[in-house]
Order: sequence, then structure tokens, then C-alpha cells
Amino acid sequence: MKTPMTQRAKHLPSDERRAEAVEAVVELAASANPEEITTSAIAARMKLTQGALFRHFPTKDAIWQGVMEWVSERLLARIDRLAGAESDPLAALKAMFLGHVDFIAEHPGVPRMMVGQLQNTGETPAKRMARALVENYANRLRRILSAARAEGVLPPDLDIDAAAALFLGMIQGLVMQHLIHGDSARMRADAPRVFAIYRAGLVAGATAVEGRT
Amino acid sequence: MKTPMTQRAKHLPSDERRAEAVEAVVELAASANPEEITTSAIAARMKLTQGALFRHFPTKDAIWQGVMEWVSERLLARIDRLAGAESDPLAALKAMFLGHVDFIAEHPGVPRMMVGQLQNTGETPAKRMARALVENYANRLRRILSAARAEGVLPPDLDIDAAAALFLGMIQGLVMQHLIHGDSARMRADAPRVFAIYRAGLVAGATAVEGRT
DNA sequence: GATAAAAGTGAGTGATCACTTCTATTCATG
DNA sequence: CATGAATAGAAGTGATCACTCACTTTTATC
Repeated sequence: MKTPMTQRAKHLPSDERRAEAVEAVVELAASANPEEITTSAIAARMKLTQGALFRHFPTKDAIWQGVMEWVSERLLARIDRLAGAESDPLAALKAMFLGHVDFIAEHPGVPRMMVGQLQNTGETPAKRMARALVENYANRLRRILSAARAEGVLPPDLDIDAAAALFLGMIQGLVMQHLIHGDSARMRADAPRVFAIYRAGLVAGATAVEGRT
Repeated sequence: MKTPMTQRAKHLPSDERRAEAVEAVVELAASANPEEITTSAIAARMKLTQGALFRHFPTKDAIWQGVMEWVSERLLARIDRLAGAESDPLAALKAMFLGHVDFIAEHPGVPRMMVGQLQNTGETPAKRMARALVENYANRLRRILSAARAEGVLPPDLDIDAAAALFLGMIQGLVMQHLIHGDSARMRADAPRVFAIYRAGLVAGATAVEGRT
């Protein structure tokens, strides 16, 4: 009678193992503080020993860098696809926003990891990657907002940078609520309501309100 | 000639040492990832040995709890004072917002610590404290927003919860920009511009915009 | 099917962490 | 000014971390 030994892991090419590791991290971050995601935990989820992990990544930060690339590619591809499908710029913004919220609901670890990276003090490649994602995202927002202003859909005095910052803030605000309540259905439900106020602020224009207060 | 030995720390009552420790953490968080703030680092900044720290706190999380109380008291007191000084609800909101941004500019470690606590998985007293702060803050926002709606300053169909969430999101968005650029002067400058869009969104009302898009 | 490269194992390594313990110093109180 | 309690210092402790290494197993290639 053989003892049911823990099976030895199958040999896989390094590319595939790296992809596995990145996905393991994304999944782990859904329920764990990113700082607590140890190389042992990653390896365990991959059903690998910890040492084997370092055959495919030179350092732990290289894993994080891979994760940030994963997030970047997926998120930007999604919002580009959604925004591209809309002709009206405001509809494109809304589609981007709701798509982003969906992405977070599908991968709840993502904002946690992003914040975790941005919090880091050193200048690691992973942090650079995270910052680049935010920059790329903001550029896309500014492009759409500028186009909308040029089309006359948004008022000529609209503060593009402030509008882009507020868009990102909306996401952050929903993420924080999500962190506190842990309810992604609620986040999805809140998203359109928050966006409605944002859109109203965009179309109203600054001068229209200055006189009011 | 005496060697300049490191001076022995003065004996202080536990209350004062605890206050010192909390302030040391707040200062350290201004330039360090909260996860990297070790008890040794705290003690070093207090010019104390690490062991001495545990004479005044039973555990490290107790220190964090003290820090979160410090933040709670200071921040809520400030926004209450600022909001109370305004008769117009919209002016009160703006004063709260700019006061909050000032608070963050004065204590850049605060949002980092808050996020760090909310990221934690376990149910520590410090995390409860952080969550309580957010709840209290949101309650104050809802109260002011409701009052404004009742006064007719804001439209009757305004979504109070969404407006409160967006307010918190504005702060988060500025914090993220601050994390990325590390420029608190810029954050202070951006704050009123972002708030202008927010205010426009509030006063416009939902129905006024539905038809536009 | 021999062989070498690639991938996995398992047992380390040193560094660092929160926390403890024992001793030394300070300080308030009589 | 003696004394005891409070506080600080110094040197631990065990746990955990990222990372290494010698060795074994698998896999691709001729």
C-alpha cells in the first residue's frame, strides 16, 4: 500500500510557469494583503516548491513586475476596446468607467496591488510599471476629454486635468468602499450613480456654477 | 577626554512616551511605506531602544491603534471646525475638502497609513479604528448634503450616498496623484479645480443631465 | 536510448522582525 | 536620603522572509 505522496510537479517551460505565477499572485491578492503574499504562498498555490520559483524569476520584485504588466495589458486593452466602441465621448467615458469597475470586481486584488506598489519607497521596476499604467490611463482620459471639448459636447472652459483626476478619484473612492464593505455587487451598483454626478459636473461647466456660490 | 557616548534616554511617564511614539510613526510614514515602519525604526526616532517601546505598548498593533486615534481626532476636529464656520452648506463642503487636503499636505503619511490599515486582512483594532474614521467622515458628509438638499441649495433628486462617495473619491484621487508625483504644492493647487467640477455636478441635478446624453 | 539542458526538490542561509527577559538607572515619595 | 516602582538598556528568542545550492527528475534532441 503506497502512501499517497504529494505528487512531483510537472516540468513546464519557463514562459508558462511565469504566467502561472503571475496569475497566482493576482488570485492571492483577492483575499490577502499584497505585503503578505510571500514567495512560499505563491509557490504553494502553483503546487510547486518555493525554490523552483526562483528558477523563473531572478527576484521577487520581478514577479511583481510581471503582475503589473499583466494588469496593464488587460486593463488598457479593455478600456480601449470599450471606449473605441462608442462614438459619443461621454458614452465612451462611461463605458470606460463601468468597464474599469467590472475589471476590479473580477480581480479584486488589482487595486490592492496597485496601491501597494505605489506605496513602496524604493524605485523598483514594478513601481515604475504601476506608475506608467496610471500615466497611460490619465493620457487616454485627457485625450477623450479634449476631444469632447473640441466637439462642443463639453464646455470650452472645462479643466481637463482636473476632470481626469476626478475620474481616477471616482475609481479610487469606489475601491475604498469596496475595501471597507467587501461587496463588489454594491460597488457595481454604486458606479453608475457616482458617474451621473461626475457627468453632470463636466457638462455644467465652471462659469455656470461660479455665480451660484 | 570622554568618548561621546550615546546619551541614556530620559525617563518619561508612559503617557508621554506613547504620545511620542504615535508622532514618531506619523512622521516616519511621511517618507516610508507603513509596512516598513518597524518597531526598531520607531524607537530609533524616539532615541530609545526597541525593547523600551514594549513597556508602553503591549503589541505593535496597539501602536497603530494609537496612530489611528490620533488621525481620527485631529482630522475630524479640523473638518468640524471648518464646516461649522460656514453657513452655506456648499461653502462648508468646500472648506472641509480644502481643510482635508491641507491636513494631508501637513501629514503626508496619513493616507498611506489609512490605506495600509484598510488593506490588512485580519480584524485588528487598528483596522476597526480606520474604518470607523471613514464611516464618521461619510456620515458628516451625508448630513451636510442632506441639509443642503432640504434647503433647496441642492436639487431634490440628488443621490446623497453617491455624492458622499464621490467626495471621498476626490480625496483619494488627489492622494494618488500625490503618491505618484510627491508634490504637495501641486495637490493643494489641484484641489479647488477638482472641487469646482464636483460642485457643478451636485448643483446640476440628475434630471438636468439625463436628457443631454 | 544516450545525453545534456531545463525544471523541480528539499534542505539550507543569513537577515530581519516582533516580542521577551534580565539587569541597570532614574525618580517620586516617605 | 533610603527605597521601591517605573522606565530604559542590552542581549537575547523563535519565527519568517527572500534567496541559494546540491542533487534528482523530466524532457527535448540526436
